[in-house]
Amino acid sequence: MVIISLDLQSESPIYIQLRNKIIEGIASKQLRPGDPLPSVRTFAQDLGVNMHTVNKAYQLLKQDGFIQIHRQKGVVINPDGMPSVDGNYLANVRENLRPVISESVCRGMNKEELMKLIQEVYEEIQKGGEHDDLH
Amino acid sequence: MVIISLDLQSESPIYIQLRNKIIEGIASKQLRPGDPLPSVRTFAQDLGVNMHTVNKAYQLLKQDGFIQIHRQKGVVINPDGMPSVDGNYLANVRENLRPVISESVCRGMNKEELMKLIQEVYEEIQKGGEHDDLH
DNA sequence: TTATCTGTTATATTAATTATAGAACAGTTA
DNA sequence: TAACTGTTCTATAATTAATATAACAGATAA
Repeated sequence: MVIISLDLQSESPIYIQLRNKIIEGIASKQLRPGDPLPSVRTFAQDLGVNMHTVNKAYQLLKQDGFIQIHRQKGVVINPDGMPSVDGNYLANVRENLRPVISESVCRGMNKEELMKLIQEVYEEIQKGGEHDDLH
Repeated sequence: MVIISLDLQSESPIYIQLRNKIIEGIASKQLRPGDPLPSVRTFAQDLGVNMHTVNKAYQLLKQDGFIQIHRQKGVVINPDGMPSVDGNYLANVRENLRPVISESVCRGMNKEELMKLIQEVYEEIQKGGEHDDLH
């Protein structure tokens, strides 16, 4: 299993953090299509949070096609592959990036510095999966 | 003045939207250092929101050094220049970018496509300031 | 069959956040 | 004096986030 640490003092809700951590796990290939995820109850206990908080994160991931939920097999990373980059997603991510990029422009970052930053984070994410498989 | 439109149905709070719009205005050079901003009361009336909501956005911008607030001159874009890219900000923006980039990786974007997207948004922001000055 | 696990749903409560409202204060400006 | 400025205080309503408890339906293992 992937070790997931939550920041209970963070401004972003626990169920959002959990959703993001799982997505980061997939991006870094620590989690691969078909891999099982813990049940809502055991995961909640492991993380020290409520069952419904985990369920909320699972519902988001299911809704976007990142996971499948079967009453029999439990929860798995979608074996049929990940959701694609459609127009809806693109418009969304643009809106999210706009204020972030705007602020870095205000603070004096030029295009090259911004690109370098993005590239660093990009490689940092991939690097996270270069350890021994933990699942 | 810069025309600002708020989405009252958005998931992100009004005062955050307003903060971001002003930052986007600075990034696109529609707002320049020294430019005045409306008083909390008149801005609130123009936007159709409460005075305290505008004040909250102003406090955030002041706290980060984007604006200055004088009891005499009112509110102005910081004439002494914008805040810089310090370690604190860098660590912060990295944390914000991490889940966004992770999801695009999951969805099959490669580094080049991601870079192109960033570049497009970057130029879209600059393009916003290429109209006649509205202030 | 019984017991135990699974996801799911429903209801309830608590705490925190968001947005609004009205009032007042201190200072500046016309 | 009158009208404006930012700021602060108190209060309220609505929404969101997190927890808690219970129950249901289905699958699984003893």
